[in-house]
Amino acid sequence: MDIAKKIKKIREAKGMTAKQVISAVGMGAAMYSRIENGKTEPSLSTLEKIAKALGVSLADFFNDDNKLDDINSFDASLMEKVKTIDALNEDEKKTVFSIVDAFAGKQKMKDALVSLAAQ
Amino acid sequence: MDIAKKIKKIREAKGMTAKQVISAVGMGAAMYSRIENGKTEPSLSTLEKIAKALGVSLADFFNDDNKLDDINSFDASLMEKVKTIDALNEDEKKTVFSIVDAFAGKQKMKDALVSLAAQ
DNA sequence: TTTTTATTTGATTAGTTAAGCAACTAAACA
DNA sequence: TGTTTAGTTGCTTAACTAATCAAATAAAAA
Repeated sequence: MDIAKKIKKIREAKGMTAKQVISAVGMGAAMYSRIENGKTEPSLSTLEKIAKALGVSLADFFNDDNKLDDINSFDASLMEKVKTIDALNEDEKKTVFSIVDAFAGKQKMKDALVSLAAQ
Repeated sequence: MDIAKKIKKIREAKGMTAKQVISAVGMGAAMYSRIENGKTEPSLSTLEKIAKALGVSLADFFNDDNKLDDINSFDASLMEKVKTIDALNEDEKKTVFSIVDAFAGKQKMKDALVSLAAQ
């Protein structure tokens, strides 16, 4: 997705009007309109101001949505747990995932317990 | 980290000389030097060319290193599991993490099983 | 519909990047 | 030391963004 559409998408997701961003940035409405419509290629310093006004990081304009969603949807403590899980050996991981799947309804809890008992 | 240092860092990590990047991009050595030394603010299209020459995405110039490393170090299947875990209710999450901690040696397995039995 | 507000477009001016060339510096090496 | 290669800096010209004002459209509200 090009940056113009990305900015507009983020702005609308935040429920802001172009005018609000413009006054927060302190730039002219003409310029902002051209940026959001891809009529001009904004400079990095202009993009930084817009990102700040939208309450996002500059990286958010360039990351593809899927990866971004992954990054932002998990809180820090969950990420720590993921690191811990990642450090387990393969058998332990399988057991953990077996229990997770059981909770998620993808698998019988009994099977998960059989796996746990085998440890 | 500002973009100038980031570009240089990535280039050196890839073991490329400035000259190699320059010829891959097709830009003048003077301009590239000014960019890597923060003497000028490159346009997005120039940055795109440099990213392509370095074999990275434009986002890599803006992403926070630590966060990126985290995301890239986990394989896709683990990320899927994380999503599944994230979707569990709080009690189920606690139980899963309890077992994970037990495996990781941070907690007695017995306590983890007590937690599991309570579900 | 009329009025108001929000957004887009045009045109001008100023400031800055980009390209190209030349000259200079730094570093590696014979 | 002298030489080559890589990288930096100064300069000029061209192209483009940014700011500003004005005018045209679109959208929303009365």
